[in-house]
Amino acid sequence: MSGKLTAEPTRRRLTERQADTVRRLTEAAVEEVRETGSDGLTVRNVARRAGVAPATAYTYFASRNHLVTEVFWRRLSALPPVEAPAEPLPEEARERVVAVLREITLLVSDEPRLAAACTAAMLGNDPDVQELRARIGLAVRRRLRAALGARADRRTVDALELAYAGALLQAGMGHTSYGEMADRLADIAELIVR
Amino acid sequence: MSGKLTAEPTRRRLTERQADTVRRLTEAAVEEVRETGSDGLTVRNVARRAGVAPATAYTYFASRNHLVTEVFWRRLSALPPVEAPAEPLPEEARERVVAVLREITLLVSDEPRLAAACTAAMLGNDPDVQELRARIGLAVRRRLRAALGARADRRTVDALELAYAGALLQAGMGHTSYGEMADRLADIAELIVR
DNA sequence: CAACTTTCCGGACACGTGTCCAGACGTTAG
DNA sequence: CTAACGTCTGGACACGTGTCCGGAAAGTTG
Repeated sequence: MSGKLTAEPTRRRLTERQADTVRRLTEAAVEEVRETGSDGLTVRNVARRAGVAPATAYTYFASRNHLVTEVFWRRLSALPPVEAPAEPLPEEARERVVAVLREITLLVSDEPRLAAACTAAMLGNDPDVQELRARIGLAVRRRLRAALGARADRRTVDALELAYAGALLQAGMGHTSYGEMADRLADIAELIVR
Repeated sequence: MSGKLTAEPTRRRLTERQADTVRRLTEAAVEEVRETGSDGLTVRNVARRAGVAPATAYTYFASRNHLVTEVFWRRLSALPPVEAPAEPLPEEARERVVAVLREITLLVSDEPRLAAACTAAMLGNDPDVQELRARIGLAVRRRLRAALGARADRRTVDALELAYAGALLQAGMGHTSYGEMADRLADIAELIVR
């Protein structure tokens, strides 16, 4: 558990141009999956759409999974911070938690196929995916904690995270739409946050 | 939604020998992942280990994901039926639900890598995976319903399923061990079943 | 036993991933 | 202007998946 960021030390800040390339790649991935389905989501396809050589795409993203996970991560970090009172009433806390869950559940819900791809991608083994996954988990936990304020004990947060992960998986499997899932999460949040 | 079993009608019962081949394949898959990790879990590797030609493996399993999902399915259907009173007391119901959740959570917990592979595999798009996935979902729901008896309303079962899916996903990601996950599920079940 | 049918084999195929590397390109410095 | 540097390119590579098909092998019939 000691050397997680072995590859990071040499990592320099990206040029304007490079950051732009990365952005174009993530956007191209979304477009690609929207137009041709998650099977068409090929690193080479995405690279072509972004006007970049495949090898270049691989210099910024270690794997297909990494690319897809990055899409999710970007959307998540684009969310405005959760603002909530530090000592909310129970109903306030519940309401805010439901809002947070709904928000992150619907992050990719406009493109169900993208959502499914994201869920699958986040299960990858690549170190980069793991890193991003940890970041995503942390961000989710932070948002939940912020919504709960003083009512954020460990078990409550754990339970909510679990429910969220379940929603992601079930919706990713296609059993249930993301909208429905958000509603179901609201039900469960009412049980957990009391 | 009309033609889901297009490929099924011609499906005959398997020969003794064929059933044996299928069993050997699933067992070989488990051994392979145990010995060489989930990356070594190749259809061709598994076929070789089972003493079968790759093409033959593909006649029984449509895809790698299908094969892995089948492993999970076999373990799940090997569980003894849930026996429980039809009208349990609340504590009885809760206790039994926890037992059911623990049981199915620990199905593949002895091989974490296998478990991760299963979770990922179940997200596949192949029709065969979808079929199996539906069957698995149904079996889980049935077991939960049996444990709950008369207390099995839709929302309760939905919530429990959601929590279970979450546990599977989080454990598959490696954040948490399967044992811990089972404990956390027990906590959540206490909130849901009242 | 011979003819026929069903299954299994094994090897080729198209396509995907992720790696590698020699060379083209633009930028910066001498 | 030219040399050196870092980046981008495009194409080859090894390996994986899943499909296909002709021929060997096994099982079923007459």
